[in-house]
Amino acid sequence: MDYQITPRQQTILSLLVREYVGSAAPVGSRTLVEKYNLSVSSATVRNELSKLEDLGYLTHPHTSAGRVPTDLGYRYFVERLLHETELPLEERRTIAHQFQQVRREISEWMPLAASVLTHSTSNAALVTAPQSDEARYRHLQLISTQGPMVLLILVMEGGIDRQQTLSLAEPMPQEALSEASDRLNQVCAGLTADEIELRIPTLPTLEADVARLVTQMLRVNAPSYGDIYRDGLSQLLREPEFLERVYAEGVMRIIEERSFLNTVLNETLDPTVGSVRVVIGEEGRFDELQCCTLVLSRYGVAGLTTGALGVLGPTRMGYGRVISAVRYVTSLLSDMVYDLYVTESESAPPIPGRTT
Amino acid sequence: MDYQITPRQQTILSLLVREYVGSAAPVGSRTLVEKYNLSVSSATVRNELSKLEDLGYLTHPHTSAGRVPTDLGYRYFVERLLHETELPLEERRTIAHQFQQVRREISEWMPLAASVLTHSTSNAALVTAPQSDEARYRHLQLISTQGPMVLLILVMEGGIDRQQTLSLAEPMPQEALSEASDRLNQVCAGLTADEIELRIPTLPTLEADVARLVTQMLRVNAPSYGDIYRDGLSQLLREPEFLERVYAEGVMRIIEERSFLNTVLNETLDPTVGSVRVVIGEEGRFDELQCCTLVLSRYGVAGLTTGALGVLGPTRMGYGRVISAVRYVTSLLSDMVYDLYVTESESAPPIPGRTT
DNA sequence: TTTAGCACTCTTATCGATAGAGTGCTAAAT
DNA sequence: ATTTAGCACTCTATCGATAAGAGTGCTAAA
Repeated sequence: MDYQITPRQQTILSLLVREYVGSAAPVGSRTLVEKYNLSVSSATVRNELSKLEDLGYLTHPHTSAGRVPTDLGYRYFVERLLHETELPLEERRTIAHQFQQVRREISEWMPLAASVLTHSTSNAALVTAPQSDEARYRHLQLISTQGPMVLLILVMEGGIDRQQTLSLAEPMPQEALSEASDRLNQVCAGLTADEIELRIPTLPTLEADVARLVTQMLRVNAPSYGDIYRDGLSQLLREPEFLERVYAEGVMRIIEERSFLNTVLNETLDPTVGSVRVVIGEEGRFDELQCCTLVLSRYGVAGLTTGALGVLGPTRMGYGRVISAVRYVTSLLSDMVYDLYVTESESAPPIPGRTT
Repeated sequence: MDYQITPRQQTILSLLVREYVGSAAPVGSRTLVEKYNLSVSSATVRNELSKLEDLGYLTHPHTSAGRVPTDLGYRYFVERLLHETELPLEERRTIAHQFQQVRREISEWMPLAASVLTHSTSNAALVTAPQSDEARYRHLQLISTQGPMVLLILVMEGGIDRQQTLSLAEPMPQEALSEASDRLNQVCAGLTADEIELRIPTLPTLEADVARLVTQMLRVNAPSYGDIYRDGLSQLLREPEFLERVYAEGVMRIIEERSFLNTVLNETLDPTVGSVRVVIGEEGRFDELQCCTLVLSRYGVAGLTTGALGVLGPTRMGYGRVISAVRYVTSLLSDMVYDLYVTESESAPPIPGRTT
């Protein structure tokens, strides 16, 4: 395919994308020549633009308007013309510092990551909590809360926990609950949902019921991303593409419906940690992504605990910056997951008794 | 104040608000006379409109446009002209049925309530989880998760629970953790944050650290509404007032920043359960609420466990429907809280051993 | 007190003309 | 063979003027 594009066409496509990202208005041949001091005339550029349009990388809003990149054009730009960059050192330092502050507070990772991504890219950000890939049972605790209501805390391999309230036929004292959970822990340690299901018939009534619930909870873990942390929606609305009512609504729906986000994440997220995936416009068949690009990445420790993070913005986004921001935050979060889940469980450094 | 308004002016104001809510366009005297078969001429209505404007209940976008209610106008409408209505029986049944389905699943109450409110009012909805008013310690459990990381589950009076991860100096076996939490439970049962703080010096190291954290967690509970469930944002954007970029952004910011929502809830929410509060436009001094109305209410059992719910929409909203929807969902949720937290802890009805 | 009538104001839509941007083509230049 | 200058052509956006319409506010009569 791509051998059809000459180096000069590449330059022109690249400049055009950059220009359009900045101006949000169709770009003409003269603008290109003047702003970037090209050593060719505007007529030449026009010819090249025309060819690029034939190849499907550009479009025309109307006869006498400048060119606008198509989804394919952006794709080519991202894949071939975007030389890898990094965020400025200064910015990386600031970000790293912020994460250092919340190193031990997993629950603050996601909002921080979302906030950092938003501010650094001026787009919306999405971050999920890290979750165990394996969904293996590790430990369970039943806690009496109110009358017959019991809080079930399930801790899985990888340190992820889930909870759910259940309601018993009649109240049980905490001691009885503790005993029951101890028995269940002995039987089920290290098993997956399926394996637990097999043991259920061998358990006494209460525990069988609980085990059934646990099975469900383990199952739920696999394909769902639970809480999705969001930030920067209001920022997004400032982009000119969202003056169009339809687009604005679309974006909101994306961000509002977690079921949709789950689907997108499951279908497009690379299982490899750290590889950034760019979903441009309607390429993937998600209508709601009409004029948007989603830059996604998985963070964490492969095979143990991973989460997803991404930036959502108009296709006309600053790909270089967005991708490097996503990449950087991914690496930071991955390191943190590693530190907390891998290093510290092997040998704990002698830190004086701290709680937070 | 209000004795200045004649019955006829009331009728006219009332009709005008209804008309404007429906049409979203300034309402003129003739429209009013024709659409509602008034037995007076348009000139009379004009005079009345003029007086209503002098009194501050209406405005003029420009000289030759119809009238639009001011915030004060809406306020009068809501306070005096809106006769209490209920949602249609059919709709109430549907809603009640939906709630019946998730009766025992507290975690599903909030999303359902938000969804119901959105669909029934075509506006955005906000719902917080029910939270204990007292923030009294009841029970605590420490669960080892990964290496030195420990999950702390705090159950408070009223059945509310909170959790947090903490990181110990070095790993401890689950048995040791259980023992420690048992000791802490014996010492602290029934105490408030302040009271626990007093006992801290008397505790062994680990427990003192944990107790310190528990104190914090109890504190946090009081003024914050934790997770706020939202729904219907994309619906909202369809309203014509949000064509104005500024307004759309404002609404998004309201909904995005939970800190802002917390402030609003704390400052304006009535402590009484079930009384509906209507915050119209810039009345309360929240700039972000520019052209919006927030219909708020507290649900739950007063003094034990309560939460907040509300509907957010343009000031030009269908107050009758919104208020009755809020009222109805409030009553349903309150009943459910009562059933689950009060009734069932006294005498558990003999239901065959169910878990969900 | 109500109402008919009318002048007045302000908005909105429409039309035409114009300026500007940008293309696409052709023919000359390199 | 490629590049470029030049020019005709197309389409949009903008401006001004005009006209239509909506709605008011006032006055004078009922």
